Amino acid sequence: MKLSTKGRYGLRAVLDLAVHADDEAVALSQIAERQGISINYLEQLIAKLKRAGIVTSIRGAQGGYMLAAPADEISVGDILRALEGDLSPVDCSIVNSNEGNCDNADSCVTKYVWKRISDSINDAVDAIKLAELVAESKKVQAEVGMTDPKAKQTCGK
Amino acid sequence: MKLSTKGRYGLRAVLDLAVHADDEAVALSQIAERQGISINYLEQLIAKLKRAGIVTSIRGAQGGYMLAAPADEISVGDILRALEGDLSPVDCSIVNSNEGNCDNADSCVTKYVWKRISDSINDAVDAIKLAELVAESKKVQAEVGMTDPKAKQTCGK
DNA sequence: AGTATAACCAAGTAAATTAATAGGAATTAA
DNA sequence: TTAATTCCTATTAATTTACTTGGTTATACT
Repeated sequence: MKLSTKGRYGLRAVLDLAVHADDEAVALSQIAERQGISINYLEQLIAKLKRAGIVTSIRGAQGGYMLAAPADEISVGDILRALEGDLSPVDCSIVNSNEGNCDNADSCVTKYVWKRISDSINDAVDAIKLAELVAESKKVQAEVGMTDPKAKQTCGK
Repeated sequence: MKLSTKGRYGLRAVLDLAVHADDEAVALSQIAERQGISINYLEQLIAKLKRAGIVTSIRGAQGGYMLAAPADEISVGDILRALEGDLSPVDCSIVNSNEGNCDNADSCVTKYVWKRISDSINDAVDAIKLAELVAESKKVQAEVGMTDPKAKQTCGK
């Protein structure tokens, strides 16, 4: 029941992109370096984001990536689903088809459990817009900048 | 972001146990057969449930398993956490320690996302009591019993 | 007392998935 | 023309999952 590095790295990458975008395209190498993620791996993640229409790209020298929409129109849910696929705790095929269909009442009933988990996850991530994270990120950055190094710890937990 | 068969089979097994318990212990072999799960594998799952204090066992001939508490005092959350471990979308160690600590504001901010997902999952599963599922299961069973075979389909989706 | 039934335990294994790595082709600004 | 960059595909190492195997211990029943 864990997100893979796709979701973890990928969300950070999009956030980095959103924070550092000044209507110039941002090169993947910059994101990779700032976030400490292998550029080759990040390439695969951003490809998913592009396919999902979350980012656009400009090829060639001075090229890079940009958000395809304003940060307040992109939800964390959009991003995570693009990276991880469906966020349901079981495969749709299990819910829809008959891995122990109603011959087995218990299988049937547990499907409602999976549905409720799935809905709660999707509601949670759809409620968080990228813009919120950008604002929070800039705030944190500012705080760290103005206090002494030990202040970092307040953020950990 | 998927539950493993541990959670899926295990919840079904506990539900089966709850449905078929008439203050007699239920043998694992019966649960395994009814649910179509390998008994050897199920053994490993029920061991987790026992360690977590969700079921108790009686050894020897005529032995078996019983719920350790009334079904309305056991939540689906208790069961799934026993089987799957922590239901957070990332390892606690990532949230607590510094996989890119606040040197990297973005890592710092995404931790709040993981926390919100985690809370929503746990709230959802803790709100569902085993007793609810037992009632639902008995209802479904009754429905299937009294209608023709084709009625099964209403349950699938 | 003997036997069948059951829980309990530990180790091994095959398949799948994850998390990368590697190497190059296509595109474009300078 | 060159350097920077996206884009694409294939391979690989490590990890995790989903079992299987082969026992042992405990206990009711005869």
